[in-house]
Amino acid sequence: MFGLVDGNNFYASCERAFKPELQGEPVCVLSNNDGCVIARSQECKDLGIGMGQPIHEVSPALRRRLRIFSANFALYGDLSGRVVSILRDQFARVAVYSIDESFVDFQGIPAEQREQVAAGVRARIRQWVGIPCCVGIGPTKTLAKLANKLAKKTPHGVVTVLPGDAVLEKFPAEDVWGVGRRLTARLGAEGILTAADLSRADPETLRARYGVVLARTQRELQGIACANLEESEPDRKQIVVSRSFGSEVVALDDLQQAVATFSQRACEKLRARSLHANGVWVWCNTNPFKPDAPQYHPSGAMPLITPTSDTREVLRLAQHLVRAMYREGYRYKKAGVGLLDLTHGDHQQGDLFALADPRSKSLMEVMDRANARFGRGALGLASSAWRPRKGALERPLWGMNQTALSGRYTTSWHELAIAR
DNA sequence: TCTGGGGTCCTAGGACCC
DNA sequence: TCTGGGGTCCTAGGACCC
Repeated sequence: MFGLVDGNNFYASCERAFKPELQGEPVCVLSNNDGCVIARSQECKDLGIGMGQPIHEVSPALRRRLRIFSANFALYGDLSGRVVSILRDQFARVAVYSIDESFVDFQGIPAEQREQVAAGVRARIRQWVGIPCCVGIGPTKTLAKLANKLAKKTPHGVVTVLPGDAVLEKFPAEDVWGVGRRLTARLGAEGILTAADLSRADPETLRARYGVVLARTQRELQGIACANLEESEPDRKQIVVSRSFGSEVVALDDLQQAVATFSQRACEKLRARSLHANGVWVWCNTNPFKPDAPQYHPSGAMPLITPTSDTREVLRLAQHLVRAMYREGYRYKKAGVGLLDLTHGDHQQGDLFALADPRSKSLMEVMDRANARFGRGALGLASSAWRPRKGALERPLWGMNQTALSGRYTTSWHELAIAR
């Protein structure tokens, strides 16, 4: 049996964890650059604020009633890790699925105790981390996900769903894991409206019309497990770092600086996973929401001769690509850097004619250690540096808007919460 | 004024190989 | 009247997830 443990309105709950006065208040968290709403407390949903809604579309009067926060992923990531450590204490096998969701294995726990164990874990997470969560239990991941959605609507927060249960008759097909907007429309046209309908549909027809993905979903709804609990995450195939700019950028200099910063961050993520990149991809965009302004969205990629995780080498390519694609007369709003064809460092093809820099590995290790100890950005490459003005680092033109950022209560000594 | 970021898998079609 | 068969790799586009 699978369990799915999912933090309720996760980012909004994280903000509440350190600000108890936000209980009962309509809390919402914005995307990077303070653009769209990406998390809402129940009170916020009740006010009609939509998921993904641009915050500037919300009337000023309504906005004043909201408690709005800029995204604080350092905080959310840390609280997520604390939730997972509680799960690992309780369950032999845990598969972290996303920042706010983990699958757990109920093997070894008698059937009649499952819900009780789930309730206990839920209470512990609430007390120790301060995050409310719900648990869905089922014989397949798809049914556990479904059960979790139902659990959100109950006060006790734990629900078990078995194949053929009556609740499937009322569960909308669009809420089934793996059924998105497009499929919902096509299935609806055929009269497949609920999870039960989908479970009963003719398998051959389903497979032929919609492909193997939906065919698997159907079997999972029938209680036939098609996916296992994957405890170890498969290696990434690509790593992408991209951001919209706080303000539009015109000069090549600024664009290069942004791309250098993103490249550096991408390489840090790469090394954290002990991977090497075989190619670099860079792109930038003008503002698509200003159709009257001249539009330009170039992109370019280059292979690396030897797989690398050295920021300097990635940077050289990235900068070359930006210079080649840059055109004057455009106002750039977004840029991104991708590392492609990732491979493990231990089995790679060398370059017969190039001498590997023997210092590269140690240099990168020193940078990573310094940044781990003194905070991200403590040590970096000059091309990505934010320009100091009047002795202080000032947000560059392209830097993110974060007007309502909460503290890093659990990851920075300087920002520890103070109890009075 | 203001509009997120980061992933995966599947499929179909074309190029190419023997 | 007549046109082989079977395979891989790559890419673009579509769909989904959080």
